[in-house]
Amino acid sequence: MATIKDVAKLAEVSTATVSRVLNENGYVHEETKNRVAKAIKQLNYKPNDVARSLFKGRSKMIALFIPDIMNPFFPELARAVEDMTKNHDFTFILCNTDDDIEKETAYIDALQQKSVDGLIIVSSTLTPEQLHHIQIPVVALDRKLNNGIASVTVNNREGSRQAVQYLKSLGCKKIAHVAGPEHVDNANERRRGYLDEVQNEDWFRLSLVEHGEYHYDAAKQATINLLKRHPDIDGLFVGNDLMAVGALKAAESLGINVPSDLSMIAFDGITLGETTSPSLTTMAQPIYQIGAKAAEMLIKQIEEEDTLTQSEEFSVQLIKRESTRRDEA
Amino acid sequence: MATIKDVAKLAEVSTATVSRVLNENGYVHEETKNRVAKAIKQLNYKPNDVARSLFKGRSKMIALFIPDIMNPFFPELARAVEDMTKNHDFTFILCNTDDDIEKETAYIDALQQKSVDGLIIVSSTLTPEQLHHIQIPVVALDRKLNNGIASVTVNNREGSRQAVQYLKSLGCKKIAHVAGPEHVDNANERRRGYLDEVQNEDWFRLSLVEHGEYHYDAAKQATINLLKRHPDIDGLFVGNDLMAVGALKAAESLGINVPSDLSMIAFDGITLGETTSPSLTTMAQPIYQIGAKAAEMLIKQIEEEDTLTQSEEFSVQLIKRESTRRDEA
DNA sequence: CTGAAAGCGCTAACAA
DNA sequence: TTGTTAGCGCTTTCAG
Repeated sequence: MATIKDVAKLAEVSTATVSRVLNENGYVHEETKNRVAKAIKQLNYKPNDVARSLFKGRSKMIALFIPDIMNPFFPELARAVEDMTKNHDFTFILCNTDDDIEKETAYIDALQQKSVDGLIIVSSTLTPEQLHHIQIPVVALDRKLNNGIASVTVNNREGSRQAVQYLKSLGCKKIAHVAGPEHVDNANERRRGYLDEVQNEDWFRLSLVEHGEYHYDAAKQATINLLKRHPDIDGLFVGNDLMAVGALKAAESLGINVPSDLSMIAFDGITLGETTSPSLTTMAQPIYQIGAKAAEMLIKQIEEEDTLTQSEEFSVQLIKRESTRRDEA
Repeated sequence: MATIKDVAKLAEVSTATVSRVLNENGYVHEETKNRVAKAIKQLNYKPNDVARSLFKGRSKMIALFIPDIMNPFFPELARAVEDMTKNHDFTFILCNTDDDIEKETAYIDALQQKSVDGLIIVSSTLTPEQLHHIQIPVVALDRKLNNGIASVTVNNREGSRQAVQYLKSLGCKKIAHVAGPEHVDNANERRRGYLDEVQNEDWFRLSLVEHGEYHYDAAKQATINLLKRHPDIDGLFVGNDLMAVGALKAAESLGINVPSDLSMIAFDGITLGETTSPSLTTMAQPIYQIGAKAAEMLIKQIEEEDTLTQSEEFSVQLIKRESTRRDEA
């Protein structure tokens, strides 16, 4: 690996001059600039980013924390963040945390030791105390973080209301809910949205809610419980698409036809939802946009050292597919 | 951020001594060691990895190149690699390349400038020339890389033969194949395995093979073409699970029942295959093991500077599920 | 057993 | 317009 010294020697200038043409700052004579450029090309010189980072205290790296790389929602999100970071010449680091606070803390330390410039975090477990240890810009994504930390989320509660309303508009008379984990704020918001719409119905019982942990297996089991307990359920709002795949399987295993016996609507709008049979009606998040927005906000914080804590909330959108009865419209 | 100097000052020793206790090398008196340890704790000192990297020329980082983060096979693989790298105190960097040679080259440069210690690469596009630019250890995963580069793969051809044999054993009389992209070696191996088994059958035609690009949409379309062209197909070997989801959808759209009209077997063994209706019979790769093995091999190369080019080939295993007729056994 | 000092490769004052 | 130099934080000879 050629160093800046080699280039300087070959071009017969000082390393400072090479640095100047590299970074396009300071004055440098056109002619010498050419000489340096030629030397760089000739040696195929690439600046050492580590040395640069050491000096600057910054690394041009950004990390994204996700709780579960196996839930397709997060790869889609990661994709968006990665694209955006690349556009701004940052290197992207993906960290899978399993929502495990120890893994999160370990990552936070390791990354800060590497002078990573900023963090985009999807987490429900990080405590204010842990967050206090973070000395670099942070943006919360998908789930809010307690403190005054910038965040990008969607209108989970309102979106869920709309989901249930749609089920009602289809004529559903008894609507159940498979909820996400209780420690995840967006899961609670979605549950609350469901409750907003149903708690005053005379058919409503608390036993119409089961928790499915945002996992396929748990959701399948939860749905089976629900459908056995209340065989007359004709509408189901599932907390996310991944769980809905399990719910679909559950209904099938009980001989319940979706959508003719049971209309099902979910949340997220991941690609997977188009591929199931029946395909999933869902409240779609603008996944790519929220990921991109979070990256943008973070980069702005990094580059402008502008710590104003803005928060963005996007809207979800109903996508009608095959898991719900046709509406009359 | 406290530096080693701060620690040295507080402990009333030189930075060299602090470094010694940090790295547990060289002799250092028990008593001074304690003094230093106390100072470290007191200041909550964490060594700066960038400075360390600059000195050592290594960063304790490993990158994984994958072509498509949206194909669930790769997150599963990434998960394995990540776990293993973490066990060895490396930081994991995931790079999504879209099988785009320019993105790959850009990543290779960027990562080497950051003194990344090694690369695990899933790629079908990297040329020997590009590979020549890589100055650090590399392990090829899932797909071989032309040169004498270590690799971890599975027995694609033999596994595919077994898949087709299984279809035959079920009584299938006309077996088609939805193949992966032509530029991907494992897709070709799988196609070859299929051909090994069918090319001497009197019913065989080349038109029983369609390409599905390892994508849901393309595979769905390919399957529709196939089934329209040859309505008497009663067995289908699909190049991977993701495509099989599309194939399932295609069959459904034509009113063809799987498995009673058509037995379908796929390849990969991703979790998604358990969740479809019907669930997928498939030749399962030991995904976690191959990812872990690749990481292990890479780390060994890095730490022992042991460039011997070994290659590992794992075996796939038939998992019988619902997309194939019950066998008599 | 411990410290002084050089140097990893680069950038940014400060001089010239 | 260019060069000299100090220093980012750490590790490692080399002396002592």
